[in-house]
Amino acid sequence: MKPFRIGALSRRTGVHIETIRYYERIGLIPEPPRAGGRFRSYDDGDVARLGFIRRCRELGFSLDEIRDLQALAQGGAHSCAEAARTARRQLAAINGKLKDLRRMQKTLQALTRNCVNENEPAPACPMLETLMQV
Amino acid sequence: MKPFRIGALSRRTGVHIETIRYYERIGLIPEPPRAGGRFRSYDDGDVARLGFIRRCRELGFSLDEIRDLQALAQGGAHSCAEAARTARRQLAAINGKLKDLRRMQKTLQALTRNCVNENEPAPACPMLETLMQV
DNA sequence: CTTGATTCTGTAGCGGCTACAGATGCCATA
DNA sequence: TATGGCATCTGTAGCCGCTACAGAATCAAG
Repeated sequence: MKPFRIGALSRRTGVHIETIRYYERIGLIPEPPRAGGRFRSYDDGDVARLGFIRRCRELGFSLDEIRDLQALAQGGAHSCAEAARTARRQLAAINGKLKDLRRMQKTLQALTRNCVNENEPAPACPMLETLMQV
Repeated sequence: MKPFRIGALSRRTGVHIETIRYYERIGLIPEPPRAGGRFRSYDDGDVARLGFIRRCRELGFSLDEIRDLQALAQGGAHSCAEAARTARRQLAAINGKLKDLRRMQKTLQALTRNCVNENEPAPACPMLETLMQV
């Protein structure tokens, strides 16, 4: 496989060009060699690395956590236990957010239920009334 | 009721002092008069205003949306319909986030299920394996 | 020869705070 | 009277994870 440029890497991974450069800047991906001293030059390994990052992002991991997961994947000992711990922490965070969002959803549903779509001015709007009460 | 200072307003509303000043800076709450030309001076109206903002924030509205909702609550005509529209938009956004989070939750659960808490190095970690696959 | 595509570097902006630094003033205690 | 502590003040910079420019260089196609 021939090496390719940042645009191709972006197309292959679905990660924006600017984001790829950003990841490089913060040291999440290595600085690639430059073709002709000018263009960043990538290969399949970079596609894999970036895909790993993208999948982790889709699971909600922070870039710092992904840095750790990458290191674990490179594989010192005890990697699996630590990775699993990170994942369970993330799962707990997600469960917390789900709880919050479900509460918001419930409240908003209740607020809009009373609010039929009439052109009432504010004093007659049940939702705004409720929000204004202490 | 006597007017009070920012610390008291913060205690009464549960909104941090710096956040109150931030809201003032971006024009979400009005500039209060200064007691002795020095200290911001608030009253019950400010408690109500800030409470409104806090409740809206807890429902996930952006500060810009809250600006709109405040204006609607001051009450021109058609306020109720517009407020309800804003709320339903917000509800839709929340439903979208819930969907995303549930997907993350499911995936993470699946990933960690296979990952018993053993001290396996990375090549034997089912979670990292999966994340590394294309 | 122009146009458009792609890449480059560098910097600034987003939202919604949060965390300082450094000054000022006031009250209570020693 | 000196001192310490508290609350407040202004202003600025930082957080995260991008995103959006500006302005230059290079190349291929028409």
